[in-house]
Amino acid sequence: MKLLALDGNSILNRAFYGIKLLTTKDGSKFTNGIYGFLNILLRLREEVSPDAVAIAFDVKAPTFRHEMYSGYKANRKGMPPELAQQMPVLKELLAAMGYKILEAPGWEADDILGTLAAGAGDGFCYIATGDRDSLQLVRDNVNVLLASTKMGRPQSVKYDREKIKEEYLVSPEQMIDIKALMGDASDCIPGVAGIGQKTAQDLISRFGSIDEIYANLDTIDIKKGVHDKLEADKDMAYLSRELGTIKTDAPVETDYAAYVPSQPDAFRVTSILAELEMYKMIERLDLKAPEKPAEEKAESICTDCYEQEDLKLFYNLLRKAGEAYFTFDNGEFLFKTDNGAALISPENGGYAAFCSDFLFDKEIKKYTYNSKQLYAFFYDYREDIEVNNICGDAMLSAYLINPSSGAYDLKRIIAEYANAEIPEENEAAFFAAYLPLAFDKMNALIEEHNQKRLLDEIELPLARVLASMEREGFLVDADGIEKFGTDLQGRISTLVEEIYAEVGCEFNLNSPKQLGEALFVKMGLPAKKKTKSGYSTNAEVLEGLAADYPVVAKILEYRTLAKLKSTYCDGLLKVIGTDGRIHSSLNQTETRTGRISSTEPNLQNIPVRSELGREMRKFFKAKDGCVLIDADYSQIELRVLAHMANDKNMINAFNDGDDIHAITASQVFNMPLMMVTPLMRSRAKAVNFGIVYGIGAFSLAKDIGVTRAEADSYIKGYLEHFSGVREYMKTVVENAKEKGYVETVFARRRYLPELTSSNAMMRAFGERVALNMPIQGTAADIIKIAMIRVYNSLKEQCLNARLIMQVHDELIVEAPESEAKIVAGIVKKEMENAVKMRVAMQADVGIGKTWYESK
DNA sequence: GTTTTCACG
DNA sequence: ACGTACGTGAAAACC
Repeated sequence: MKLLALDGNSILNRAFYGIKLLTTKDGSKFTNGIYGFLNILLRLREEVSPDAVAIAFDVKAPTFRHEMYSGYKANRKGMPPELAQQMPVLKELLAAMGYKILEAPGWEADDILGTLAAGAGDGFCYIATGDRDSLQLVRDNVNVLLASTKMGRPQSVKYDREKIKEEYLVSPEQMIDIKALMGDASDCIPGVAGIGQKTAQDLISRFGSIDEIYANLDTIDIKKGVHDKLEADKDMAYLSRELGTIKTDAPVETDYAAYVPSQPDAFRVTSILAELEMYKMIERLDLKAPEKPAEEKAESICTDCYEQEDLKLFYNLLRKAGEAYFTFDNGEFLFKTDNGAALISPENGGYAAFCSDFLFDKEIKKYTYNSKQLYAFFYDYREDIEVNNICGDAMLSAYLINPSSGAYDLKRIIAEYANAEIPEENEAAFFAAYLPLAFDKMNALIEEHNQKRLLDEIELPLARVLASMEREGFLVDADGIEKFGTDLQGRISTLVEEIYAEVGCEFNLNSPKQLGEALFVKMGLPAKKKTKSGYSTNAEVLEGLAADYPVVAKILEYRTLAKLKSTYCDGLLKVIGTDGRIHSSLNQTETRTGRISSTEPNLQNIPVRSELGREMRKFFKAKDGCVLIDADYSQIELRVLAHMANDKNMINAFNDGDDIHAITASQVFNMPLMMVTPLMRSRAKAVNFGIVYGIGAFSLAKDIGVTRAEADSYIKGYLEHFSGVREYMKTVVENAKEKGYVETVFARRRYLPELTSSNAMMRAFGERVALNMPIQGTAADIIKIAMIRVYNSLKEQCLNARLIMQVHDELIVEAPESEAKIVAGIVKKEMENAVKMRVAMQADVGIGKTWYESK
């Protein structure tokens, strides 16, 4: 009989530390240890195919087990609370899965495993643990599987007699003697002072055991130093052997038949895992589902094709119902019906007419998933088909409920909110069938969070705007980019030659590893910072060296040019559409603050700060007869802060003048505005940024190149004058700790499980996020409102101008020259009036043929 | 797939 | 004693 025996504590530990902290979406439960444990367990089960499984856990003994050396394990650090709270849940889960949990008060999991191993008889025992101690248990019929989690993936290494011989040069029985000599700090096993692994291994492999060594201490061939150390610590060696020997007489059943897993309690397992939000895991465990309401509907899911008349009938049915739940993919609708689902595809006769009737209908409430796709499809399919009255989008709802979840595929949303198991076949039809249930759950949460208006007035209408922007795209001058790239390549080639000559060898300049070697080893430059895998060669480090070493300045220039060439020239050329325009994707559910993000390509990070980089913007242009209108908010985040903090001083500062940084400087440095020097202004500007990011004196000091003490005094001075901000910062963090989340003025929410971490650095991070998210997020809300209003205004006034891009605080519109003036006015007005705050919003507008000119 | 670097607000 | 500002995405190297 094959037994798989796990050291529960040790495996849970490995799992916990091998995977980054994970929590449920409300931040109330940590889950990474359990998740990793299950991963390892599943992996082991696959590798070993055991007949029986036993999982042992430590139980704290009321008294110390080794009275003669009471320091033993006393100094072992307790588990962090993040891990400790996962322990009881894990045990309950494992029991529900049908596994036997072994605990014996006063006995370590080690000893229980030792006992089980000793009882193998003619069976076979696999010990799974993360602890090398157990290697001493290996026998002909006992193997140890050393389990760990690397990069979030479970892995295990099998140790049998041969493997141990190969790695330690001794038999498993002799492992104890090695440990007796070398000791183990983590287990408080003293060993012989001054003898480490190498010496211990050598001694035991040559002489067999500590008994042999001490019996012949004076005659065996060892160095004098080693001899003396052994002699001095003889007692310790024997004590250590005793401490290090795993017991084999724990009071547990050794008949493996007792550990054959019982039938899992599928309902309990499913409900525990659902509470932990491990929906994938439920599938992987492949449980016999106890109740599957989906099953009944499976038979009745209708995928018949409809003819023209049927479609009309179906449309009338929807009209009568007043609402429709459907998914949409590449032209195919799947509607929820009383029987299950109905498929309607472009194959159907009368499809176009149905789409036009149904989508245009302003009475039917439409609930779907990924409405941006729907809008986009019908822009392309038939321009005359208008999509109206989208009242729900499962993707957007799920995002508002928790923007940190990271993935919003329908499968996950249904699993999470409809609490349903979806069979593999006919998956999409089930999604449609479960949409109403998922929406019910999500709507309740959205109501509870006061996010109804955020959803209805911002996110839902924004989807249409984004679809339109994606379709419009941004016209670029491909030939211009090509030529710019060629010019860059010329300069790059020259630079590379010069750099190789000065370094004295050729290597891959793009490899930070090789560059670090070349600079800091070969040339012997002073290394400042290190990364995980070597020397840091980032711009900050290189800039520090550039003044003294001309070659470093060239490397910096190379970096700049190479980036422009690869990311911007080559990268952009690859994604120009057949219409000569770049259609980037604008993602609405990506960021944790509520901003939108841009991918394939990212048009939100086109260079602007350096003159050379800014050249790129000359290739982004308006089509013939058109101009670009570029409007950006002035200091939107600081204005939002002034409003949210209700800081009278800051509100006045904004209302008094337009140079907020100078005004800040005059406040921080306590002098009249006239006396503020450019240096003071730039420092005050950095302080303003710092405040928005959740300030720290160290980073501020690094940023502006002053001492920490100085930076500290700036912050103090700032908070003294802007006492409203100080009060606000204090209450935001307090509230966040109490509620577990922060929110924007428009109730966009972000959970902050980091705030409960026992790790001080993580907590500090949580606090900075608590300070930053409401500000960045409110600014994001505001520009979203502005986008919707600009889009609608242009439409209402039947203008041919089109919104084509957003860069966080900036909107770009492409407009016929004849409309330029009026559109510029509209954009400015809509941006400035998007919200009413205690501080007025200000937008600056520019007009030009290219992005370069218009900004 | 992860790490490092660097572009933007 | 340690590492340090918020939010993104892409390219290239490296494993």
